Amino acid sequence: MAMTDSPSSWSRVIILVDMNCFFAAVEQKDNPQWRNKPVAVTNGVQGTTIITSSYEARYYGVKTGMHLREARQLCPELIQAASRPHRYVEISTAIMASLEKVTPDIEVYSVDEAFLDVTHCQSLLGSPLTIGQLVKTLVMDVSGLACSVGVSGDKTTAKYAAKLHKPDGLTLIHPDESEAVLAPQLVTELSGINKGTARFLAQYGVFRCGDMKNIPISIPAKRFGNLGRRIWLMAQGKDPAPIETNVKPPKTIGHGKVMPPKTCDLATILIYFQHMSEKVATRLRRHQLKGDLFYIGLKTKDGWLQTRAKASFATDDGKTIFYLCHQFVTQNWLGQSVWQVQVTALNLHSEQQTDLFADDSSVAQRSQLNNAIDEINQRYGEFTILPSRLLDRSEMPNVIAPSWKPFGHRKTI
DNA sequence: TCTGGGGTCCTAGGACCC
DNA sequence: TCTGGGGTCCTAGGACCC
Repeated sequence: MAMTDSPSSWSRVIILVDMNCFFAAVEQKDNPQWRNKPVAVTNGVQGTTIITSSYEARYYGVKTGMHLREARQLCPELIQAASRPHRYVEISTAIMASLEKVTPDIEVYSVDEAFLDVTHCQSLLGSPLTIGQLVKTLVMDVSGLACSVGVSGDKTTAKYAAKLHKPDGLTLIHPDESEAVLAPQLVTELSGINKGTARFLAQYGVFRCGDMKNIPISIPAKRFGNLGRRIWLMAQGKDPAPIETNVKPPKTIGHGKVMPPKTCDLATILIYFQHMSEKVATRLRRHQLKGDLFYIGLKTKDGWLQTRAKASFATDDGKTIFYLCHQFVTQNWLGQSVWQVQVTALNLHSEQQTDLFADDSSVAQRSQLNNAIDEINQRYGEFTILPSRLLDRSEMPNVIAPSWKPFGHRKTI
């Protein structure tokens, strides 16, 4: 652990907390017989792609995005664990709540990552190093899990620091040293710069972070707008992005699902669309939002068939959304085999705005029923009550994944 | 045996309006 | 005949994140 910690306080202290192999670590914690063994988490019991794996499995070369079959060739004793999203959310919530005791200036970045701005905690809690150690202790106490912590003067450098020592690391980069530490690194080492951006920067001779200062900020700014300005500063250890404390309402709500191989059956396709419609509708209601524009897509061998369907009024009702899907399928699908379906609500309004228009009595009735269903589902789990068409499909897994391989393109919106 | 599931932000181009 | 602005909304798609 390389650490620098000066006695004088830093002008800005940003911490990134990153849980190590989060889903796999939870499974090992809850199933003690799996500890110190290679574990791979998949999307339900039928899942064949690895969502994440334990360090023991990674030792054999098992990676996120890999097929289970391929992984077993590398590691025959690999243990498959079916994902349990609710459990991960539960532990994540407990961790985030404990971090909130350190500072209210916390940004929950994903299910297993959080940024903390502890600039103003230094006189109360101690040096950046001390606060970093405190964070690790808190996370361990509340979850029994190890995390990696990066501490620096901005979000990007803190995130870079956190990945230097895994698992269970604590890495400090003093803000005064950020620029020098990042300078020899490839720009793609930074979160927010990937191949596309790197390709653009390479045209101007920028390959490593230290090259960035040789071009004017106007070059990335002209190409990428505000993001371009941020990238220019990021590479020099001066990421200006603030910790976003407020949880913003979602701008889109969507669900998609890969189909069984070579699905050509209309009934099956409709079942999937209905399932996606109900999931979207349920989440709209949970957020007290309604949508009047829906992306509906269907991926075939030849590419995407897609549309943006307008509902005649803003809705959070699964049947209404499914009706749009049904129309789309009958008008556009010609019988090709289907790989994937997608339904996304695009144009979201809060209910207060839309209730003015919901004076139709059948709409109001349905809305009451939906609220009742929501209550039951929240208490006993998703889809306890659901449309009859879905009954024999209710075991469809749904999972949130912390990371995935960035190949194969997915079309949304 | 090529297939997992959610998002955000940004740009360019066209339609439309005054 | 030619030249002509400025604004908004919508759509399609690229790039990135976990």
